[in-house]
Amino acid sequence: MTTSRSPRERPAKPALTSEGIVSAAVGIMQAEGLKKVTMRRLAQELDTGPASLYVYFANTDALHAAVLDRMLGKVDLAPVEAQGDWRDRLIQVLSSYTTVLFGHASLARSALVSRPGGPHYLEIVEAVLALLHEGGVPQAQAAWGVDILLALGTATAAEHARDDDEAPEVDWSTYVQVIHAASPNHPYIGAIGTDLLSGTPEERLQWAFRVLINGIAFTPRS
Amino acid sequence: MTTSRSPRERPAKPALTSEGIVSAAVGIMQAEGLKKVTMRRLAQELDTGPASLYVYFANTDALHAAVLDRMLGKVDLAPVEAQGDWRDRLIQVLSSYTTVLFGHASLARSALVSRPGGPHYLEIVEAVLALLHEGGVPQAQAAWGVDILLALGTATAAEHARDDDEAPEVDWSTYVQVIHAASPNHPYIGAIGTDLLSGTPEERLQWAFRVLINGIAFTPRS
DNA sequence: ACCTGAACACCGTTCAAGT
DNA sequence: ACCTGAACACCGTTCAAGT
Repeated sequence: MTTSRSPRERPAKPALTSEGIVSAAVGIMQAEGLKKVTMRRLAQELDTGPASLYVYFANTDALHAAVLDRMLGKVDLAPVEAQGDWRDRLIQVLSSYTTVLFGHASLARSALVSRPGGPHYLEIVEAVLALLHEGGVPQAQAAWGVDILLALGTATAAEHARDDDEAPEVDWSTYVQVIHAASPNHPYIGAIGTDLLSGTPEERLQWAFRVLINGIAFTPRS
Repeated sequence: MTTSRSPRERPAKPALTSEGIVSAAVGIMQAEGLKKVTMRRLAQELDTGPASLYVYFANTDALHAAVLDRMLGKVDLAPVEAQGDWRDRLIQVLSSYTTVLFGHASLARSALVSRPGGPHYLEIVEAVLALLHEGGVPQAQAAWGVDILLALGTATAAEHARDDDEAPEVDWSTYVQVIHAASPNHPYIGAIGTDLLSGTPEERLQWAFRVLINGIAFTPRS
C-alpha cells in the first residue's frame, strides 16, 4: 500500500546511469570536498555497493575526471563573441576557467593527473584558439600556446585553492620569516624581499596570463 | 652472544631522526613509487609503529614535502656561474628542475599541493633570480616571474611524468581520434589538427620556457 | 549486460600508556 | 621528550554469484 502507489513517500531508487552517478558525485563534492568523493561513499549515497560503480568508471581517477568535465561546463565562454580587445577577452575566458577550479583545489589537482579531454574541455580549447587566431597569433605558436595557458591556470588553482576540509594555507608571516631567514645566504632573495609574495593570487595570475600571451605571440617555434 | 657484540649480524635498529626517516622514504619511493610512501609502510621499514613517525612529521603531506626537498638537492645549479647566454643557462637550470620531478610524477603533484619552501627550493629560486638579474629583467617582473617559471615546470612534470606503478599515459592515437572527432564542431581545433599534440614534452617545455622568459622580460607589471 | 555481497589488502590518525 | 600498541574509521578493487 505504501510502496507501489506513492513513489514520493520513499524516493524510488533511480536506475544507475553515468550522468546520475556524476551528479551524485558533484553533490558530495560541493558538500564535503572531492576527498569524500570515493567509490564507497558514492555507492552508499546511491544505495548500492561500491562494485556497481565499476561498471561505469574504471577507477576513482576516471570518476574524478568525469566530475571535472561536468564542472568545466560552468566556464563562461561568452567573451569569445563579445566586443573589445582580444587579449582582454582571452584573459576573461582563462580567468573563468581558473575560477571554476579555484572552488575545488583537489579538482584542479585531478586535472593535472589525468589530462582532461572531455567535451567541455574541448570547448575551452576551441575558444582559446579562436581568440588567438583573432589576435593574429601564428598558428604553430597558438597550437602549443593553448596548452601552456590552460596548464598555468590549472597549476595556479591547484596551488592556491583550498578545500574546506584541507589544512589552511600556510600563514603569510611564515613565508616572510622564511624569506628573512634566507636573506644572508641568498642575496637576490634578500634584495627583492617580500615583493616575491606581493599581490593577490588573482593579480599575479592576470599578469601571468599577459606574460604568456605576449610571449606566445612573439616567440617563434624553433 | 649474538646480539650485543656483533651489530653486523642484525643491523642495530637505528635511532629515529628526521633525516633517517626521509632517507628511508626516498628509498621506498625509488623502489616502488611515492604512492607506497605511507606512514604505515615507512614505519614497517623502520621497524616501528606508524604513530612514532608523527613525532617528526605532522602528517603524510609534510612527509612528502620533506622527500621533495631532498630530491631537489639534485638539481644542477652550475649553469648560474657558467659562461654563455643567460637565457640558455636559465633554461638549463629550469630543465634540470623539471627532470628531477619527471622521474616521479606523484612527487611533482605533491609540489603543487604544498608549495615547496625547503632549503633546496630556495637555492633554486635564488639561482633563477640571479640569472634574471644578469639578463637585466626589471626586479618587479623577476619577483613574480620566478614563481611562474617554476610552476610551469612543476605542472609539466605533474602532467607528463608517469610513475612505474601508475596507469600508462593515454595512447597518442586516442588523442588523435578525439581531435578528429571534434573537428566538425570545432573549426579551430580541426584546422590545427595534430599540431596541437606535436613535439616531445621536452621540446614543448623548452619553447614554453622561452615564451615565459620573453614575456617576463617585456611585460610590465600593472 | 548489469548489479551485488563479501572479501582482500590496505590506508591516516589519535590516544592512553609507557620509557 | 620520545616511542609504542591498539583502536577507530575509513579506503580501492576484485571476484564469484546472481538477475
